[in-house]
Amino acid sequence: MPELPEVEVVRRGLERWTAGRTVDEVQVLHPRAVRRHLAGGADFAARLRGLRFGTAMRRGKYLWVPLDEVESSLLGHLGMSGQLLVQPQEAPDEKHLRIRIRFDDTLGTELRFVDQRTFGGLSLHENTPDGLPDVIAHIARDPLDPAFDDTAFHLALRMRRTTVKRALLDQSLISGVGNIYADEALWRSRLHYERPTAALTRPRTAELLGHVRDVMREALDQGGTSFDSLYVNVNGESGYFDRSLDAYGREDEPCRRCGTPMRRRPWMNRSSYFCPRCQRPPRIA
DNA sequence: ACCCCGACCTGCAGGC
DNA sequence: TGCCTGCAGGTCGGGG
Repeated sequence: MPELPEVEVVRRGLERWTAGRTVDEVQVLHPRAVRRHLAGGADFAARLRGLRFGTAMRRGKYLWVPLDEVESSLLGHLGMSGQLLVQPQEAPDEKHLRIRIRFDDTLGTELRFVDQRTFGGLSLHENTPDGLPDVIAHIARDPLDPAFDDTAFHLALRMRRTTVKRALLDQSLISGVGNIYADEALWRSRLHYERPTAALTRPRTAELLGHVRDVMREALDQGGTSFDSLYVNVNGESGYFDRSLDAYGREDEPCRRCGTPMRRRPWMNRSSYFCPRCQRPPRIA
């Protein structure tokens, strides 16, 4: 799915429904779902058994559950189509169920990783000294993290020889932003996606960051963005921020500021949506 | 050291 | 009906 708001919705669900529970049986039903666990599915299952879940954490689009009494965590990424669901044990298996985690209590629910396209997955990793799974040490803090450094971000943009949307999607510069919220924040900022980052003034960066934060917080308040049943919380419910989108998916619909038909352009094997009047391209595009 | 592109998957919609 | 193409909210590795 999912960008930061959708992943945060899932994190809150994990915190509520799985914190403090101890793993009993683990079933790995598709090897690709544990491909980041280099020792393989059997090792993944054997190591996880008997460990107790702590409080789920998130950085950008990555989620992890610290495991009690070992300096390691269960790391998850939803990829494009992953779901973490807390389901009654007796609920029928989903078509794309990849991993099942049962607990040793009597609550009657289990954790399921369901993923149509298998771009996501779960894995176990040692923590760095600051409690982060070691394999995501390169992921930047996200803009809702109180420790995100706005000044360092601006200076990094000035140094880069790239364009503003590429930079927003670069998870080592700023994490949690994906194709939807990049287009939304750029529309709010009246910035064309191909504007070079090196020309951004400090106030423009500040404005852009403000819009990134606003759109993510608004989406979170509405349970995230769901166009279909692929993007759901741990109870299988969709968010409804899709009704509030101003740019993404609005090709040929009127710009909500000036009425000009919105455009879609193929961009890096995906799409960029923008208003051709409010968001003028740079001279050298 | 950057920066960019293709590869990795499955399923759906639309055109012919 | 079926085949083909294009498209989908992400990340990473390797080439330039």
